Amino acid sequence: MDSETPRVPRPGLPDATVARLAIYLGALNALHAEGATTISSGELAEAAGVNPAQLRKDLSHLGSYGTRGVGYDVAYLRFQLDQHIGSPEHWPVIIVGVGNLGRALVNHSGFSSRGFRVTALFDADPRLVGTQVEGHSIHALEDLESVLDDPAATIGVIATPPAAAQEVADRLVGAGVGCLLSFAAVGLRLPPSVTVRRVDLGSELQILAYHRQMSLADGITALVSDPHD
Amino acid sequence: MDSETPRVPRPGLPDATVARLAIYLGALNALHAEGATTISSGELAEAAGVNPAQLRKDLSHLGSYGTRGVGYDVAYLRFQLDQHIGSPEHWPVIIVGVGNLGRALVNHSGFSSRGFRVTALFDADPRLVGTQVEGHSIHALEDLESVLDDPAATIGVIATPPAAAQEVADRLVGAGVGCLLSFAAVGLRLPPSVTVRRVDLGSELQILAYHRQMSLADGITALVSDPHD
DNA sequence: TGCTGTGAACTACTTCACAGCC
DNA sequence: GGCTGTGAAGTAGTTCACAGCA
Repeated sequence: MDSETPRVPRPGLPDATVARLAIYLGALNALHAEGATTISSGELAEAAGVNPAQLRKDLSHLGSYGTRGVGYDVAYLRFQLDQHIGSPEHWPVIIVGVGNLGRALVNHSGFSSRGFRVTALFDADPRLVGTQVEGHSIHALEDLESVLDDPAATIGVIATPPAAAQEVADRLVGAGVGCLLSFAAVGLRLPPSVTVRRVDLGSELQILAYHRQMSLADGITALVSDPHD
Repeated sequence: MDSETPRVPRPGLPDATVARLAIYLGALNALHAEGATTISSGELAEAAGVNPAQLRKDLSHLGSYGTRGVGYDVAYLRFQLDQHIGSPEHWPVIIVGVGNLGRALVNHSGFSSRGFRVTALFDADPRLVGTQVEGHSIHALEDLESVLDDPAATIGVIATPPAAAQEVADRLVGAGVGCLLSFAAVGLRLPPSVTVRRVDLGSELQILAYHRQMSLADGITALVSDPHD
């Protein structure tokens, strides 16, 4: 039976491309605000911090929206990216865990500048429930189902301590949320239909420390080893 | 002259492996705290949310620290990962930009649980300079050089608005910091000797929205199309 | 027997290099 | 001439599958 199911030829775009398209869109928004009307792959690639060939390949997955010899029309490309990547205004964001991180996310400029709107906050601490943060009232996690409008289109952000993350994730998925962003440094066990991304800030630092360690060691090696090789 | 320099056979571990080793280390720390003494690749892989073969391959880059037929000794593996990945206690962390996000990072549990210590805060707002957040005093960016102890081993975290990010990055690099974690959604132009990682929270949401959009569309397609294929 | 360690096969992603169009 | 769009080549990363050892 599994000889009949190996073909899932990837419904859409490569993962890595989607991640970068989101960055291009951000860069285009900034350029548009500055009044730019046309941009070449080289310029946009530089603004986004990628290789120009990569950018053109990424955009070519969507269609041909550029003009050879000229470049891309900023407003038009922006519109097309919006179309392909999904319009954020339709995706309500809820945040579970109103600690320091949760509070920081509530009015994070990167969310609102992209068009996402935080619609509800949740916390396990009964002393917080009923209070407000930046105009959003905090709900108890038990009230999840009654507060959510359209669970299937909701993005759930998990900003709880790691120990609570699995339980929170289970509850969110149970309520129909299919899309999670977790800041907890634990692997979540969830059905494959759920889309999860994990941002682990401690790991980010550790990766930086490793890379830096390597380049410092390289520098020392270079100084110590014979200069003629 | 570039026919002589194409071989840089990657001094150490694959990037993707380093990223996961940091996650394994986190999981091992948790397991150790729970009193586990031995663990198999399958169990640790599940805790970290990866495939067991992947985990074994990752660890095999470091050496043979497991026992066939048994698994890995938790304490010993933890020690070895620490050795290879770099001990965080030697890497002071400074945060530039003490807005909501900066404040959240100051005492983020994921930093301290991994052994990283925030040693200084900086902000451009003169009204904040001189005040304290969680026991750390806020410095002016101009005082960077005099405040930093060992710039070459310092990790700089950029939690400023996007518009200020490039300038802050330039200043940090000018002071000798070679390791940056940026939360600003812009591509930073920096010399290649500097190690940068970018965490773009807006893009993370956008990626989630895209994937979810695809699976919802798939679901609808499945409902609409003939059930017998 | 059971689990690690690892070559080999596979898949995904990136970069090159150039044809095609403005 | 200049810049896009894209096959083809190259590289990195993942998974398989099994040999080897406790």
